[in-house]
Amino acid sequence: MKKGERLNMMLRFINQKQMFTLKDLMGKFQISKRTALRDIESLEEMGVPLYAEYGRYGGYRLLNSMTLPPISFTSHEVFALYFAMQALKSFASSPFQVSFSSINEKFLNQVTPKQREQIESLHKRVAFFHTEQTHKCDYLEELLLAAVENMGLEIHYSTPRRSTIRTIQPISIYAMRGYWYCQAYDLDKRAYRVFRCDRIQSLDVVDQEHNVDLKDFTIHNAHRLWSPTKHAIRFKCSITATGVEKFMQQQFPSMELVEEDEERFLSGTYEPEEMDFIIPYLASFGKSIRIVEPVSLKDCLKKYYIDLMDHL
Amino acid sequence: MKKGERLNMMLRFINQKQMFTLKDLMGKFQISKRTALRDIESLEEMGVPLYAEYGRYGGYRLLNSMTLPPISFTSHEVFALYFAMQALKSFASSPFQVSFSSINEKFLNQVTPKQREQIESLHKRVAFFHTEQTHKCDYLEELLLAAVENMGLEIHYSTPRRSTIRTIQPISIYAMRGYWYCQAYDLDKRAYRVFRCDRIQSLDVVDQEHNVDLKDFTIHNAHRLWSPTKHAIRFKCSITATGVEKFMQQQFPSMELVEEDEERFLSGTYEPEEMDFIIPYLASFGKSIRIVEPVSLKDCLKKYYIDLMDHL
DNA sequence: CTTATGGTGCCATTACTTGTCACCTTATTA
DNA sequence: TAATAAGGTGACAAGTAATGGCACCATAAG
Repeated sequence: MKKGERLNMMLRFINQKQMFTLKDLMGKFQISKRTALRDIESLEEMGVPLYAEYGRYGGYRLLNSMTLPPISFTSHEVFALYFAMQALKSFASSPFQVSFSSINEKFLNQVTPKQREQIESLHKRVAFFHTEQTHKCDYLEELLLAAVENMGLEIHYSTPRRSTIRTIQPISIYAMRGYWYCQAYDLDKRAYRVFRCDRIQSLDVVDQEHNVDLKDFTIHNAHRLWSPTKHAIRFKCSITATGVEKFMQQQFPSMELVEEDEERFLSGTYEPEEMDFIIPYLASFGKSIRIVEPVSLKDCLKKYYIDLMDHL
Repeated sequence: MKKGERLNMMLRFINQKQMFTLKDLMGKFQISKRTALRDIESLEEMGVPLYAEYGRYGGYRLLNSMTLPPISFTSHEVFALYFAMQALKSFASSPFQVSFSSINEKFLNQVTPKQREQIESLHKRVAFFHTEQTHKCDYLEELLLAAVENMGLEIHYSTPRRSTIRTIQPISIYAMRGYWYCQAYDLDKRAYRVFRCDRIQSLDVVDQEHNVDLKDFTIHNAHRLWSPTKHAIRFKCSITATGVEKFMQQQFPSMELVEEDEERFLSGTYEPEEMDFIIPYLASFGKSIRIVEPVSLKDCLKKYYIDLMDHL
């Protein structure tokens, strides 16, 4: 076996093990101790961050997390990755933020001046705009970790109205319309809730005693946990094609499109305290929506319009 | 020089040249013809897509576009890239779409089963949502190419109102709130215009005769080309902190925030035909905005509210 | 003090890489 | 049709890099 190929396999091996000894390498690759040492030297030259522990029960540790075998990209692929990265980079916060600068450096080191020019030229001609994030989120990585590891957290949560301490178990985090949200199970209220990440003032891991097993719930199905309270109000609106298009662009799990007698309706439920949110949302549909029921919602919307007219 | 290192340099060399002969390699790297041939064999084994042309004036061509020297990523970096890619992948159309599947394959080939599991687990716990694209765009790549190459295009452009043939010279394309837009110079109207890419029904390259040099205009400064027509109307609204936050999330080049006497205003111009757009936009601010001038705009907004109330 | 681990220097052996040379194939053009 | 310039193959000798074995050192745990 050629040395290069062996080093590549070694990289994978080290990746999986995280921790290994010279003996492991000697056995796995059928090489002498001397060669194993030389191979490790080569890997270190290639930039693999290894740390050696001396003495009995010693061995090697892979630092920083794993290093993968090199991947070769075509320049089209580099363009695509570069722009994907740029698109996310413009987020004020993201759990992957830290990696982007090192990736960028790697790309720019490998790319020829000509390609660099091409990238810059493309940079002037394409962009992915998204709703700007006006609030920074400090705990995205911790929330994500808690979601993956099924950990409980105690958070200090401040809305403009009030400030509370909650014990939650995160299920997922997601970015949407300029904000980061955290789907979680509220261990005190014993119910599914969504939190805005920028409103989390502080965060502590709590011991696992009271944790619930949420491994089966993911970002895609967690809203199944959500059940309207007994105060929830059902609503139904007829909706035009333009309205459907608008709804498709920003959906909510508590609402759905239904078709009855070749007419389309937007139907769902809302909690009384969500009024301040649902009224502007429905108003944003303009004439492309018409409230069928409840009449109270109609009245609220009317009041909203009158209020706005008074404000003019 | 070691073989590995030489192959790496060769990759860069081939990258720049796109086309080369054995003689080139022999000269550049001071190797014999036989070695050059053996190196090419190695490169081909590594997956570099080379094509040989026989006979006089023959040589090697690099297919597919260029291949870069392999880049080694940490798994954190792969996670970051993977999610960046996922975020863009969910666009119905993008000029980089084609590359994503090949990149995905490359990642999944290199990643260990354990890491794959981690990626999948992360996949269930993080997402970047953005306004869904409800319309497909067929000519993004062509438009981008035209923008980069300063080419003129004849497009068949259909709005719900009318269908026209335009001769344009694209400056940039960008995705925003669920739509792709194309900044361009309209060669017939001799003015800067923005087109919605999904409304472009067909597209043809026109000969370069009448082209304008737009190389200095980029996605970031093209709106300088935009000048209000003589029919444009100036407006000014006082705006609250909430309103500022909303405006920051979706800005328009024709509007700006100004501060006067410690009070903030949203100021700008609009064309009479943009009324249908600006009224719902201002309405979406709710009470966080108050029209100062013109009175006509105030009246229109009032009429809009009355109209909506009638529609209830 | 023993044991298990990493680490270094040296050298003979083995495996790979290279250059040379003769000769073949393919396409262009005088 | 012959000359030419490009890629392509096989064989072999010479050179270079990689390997294994060995003696021996350093460090830490028990």
